[in-house]
Amino acid sequence: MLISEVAKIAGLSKDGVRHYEEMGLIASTERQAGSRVYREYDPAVLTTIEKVRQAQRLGFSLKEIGPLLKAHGAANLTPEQTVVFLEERLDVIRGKLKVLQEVEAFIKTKLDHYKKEKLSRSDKKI
Amino acid sequence: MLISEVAKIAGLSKDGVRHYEEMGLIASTERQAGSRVYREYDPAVLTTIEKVRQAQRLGFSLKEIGPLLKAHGAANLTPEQTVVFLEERLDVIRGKLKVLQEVEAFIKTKLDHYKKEKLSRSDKKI
DNA sequence: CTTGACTGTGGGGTTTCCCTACAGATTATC
DNA sequence: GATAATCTGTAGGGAAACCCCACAGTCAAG
Repeated sequence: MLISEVAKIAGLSKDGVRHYEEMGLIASTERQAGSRVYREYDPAVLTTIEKVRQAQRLGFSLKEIGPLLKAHGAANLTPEQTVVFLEERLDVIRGKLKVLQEVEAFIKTKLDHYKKEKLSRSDKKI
Repeated sequence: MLISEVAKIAGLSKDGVRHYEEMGLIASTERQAGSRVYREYDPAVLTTIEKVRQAQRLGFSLKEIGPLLKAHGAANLTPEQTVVFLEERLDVIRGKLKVLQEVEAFIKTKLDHYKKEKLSRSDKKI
């Protein structure tokens, strides 16, 4: 399949697909098209891209995901390593959650304040 | 005060301080030093930087913060506008929270799975 | 055979800084 | 007073994960 098809199905832009390829996450073969060369992708890249997306949601950067994909293919993680690895991810995610929750609380407080302000003297500028 | 002092107190790098200045968030005056010109900062920039940090935590980009700082100084937001504005921020933050919470749940599930795996057959590779 | 949709490369932009290198200025030490 | 250590400046490249534009060849349909 050509790049547009991959992009459409994977929900990426063509630039995104090329970017993933540059990052070594997916591969393509060359297809001669006159003086031009088109990229031909195996449909399997779609599931690879899915894995990449999942890993991104877990807080990994594309750079980190490359080795991860290879490790997965090589099936060389013990359950112990997997647990450690997931726990690290959980820490990252929980750290982010904490910050956001604090910000949420902060905004709610401000909001209450301004809602009162608005009721009591709706003409004043802040 | 010179740039290093600002950087140290504000918890920014010198590059960061210069960056904030380029973005128009803070200002400095020139101080001749032989053939060189040093940046002289008013201590007030420290509180400005604090405001910037706060706004960043609320999800604003530095680019958005510039006008915001000016608006604040000019005191030209009505309580109604402030409320709308805070509610928008709250939406942004809550959207991020939601995603992270889903990821957290996902990892927890995986983790449980692998912990069981580990107990039942601790020798197998994954 | 022309038109439109597709492909490629190349280069610039975004965001929030970090890092390196080179060079003048200032301060402290001997 | 010379020298060394520490400071300052600018310039330019890099990171992350793409987006966007332009220019140009390719291919399928009408």
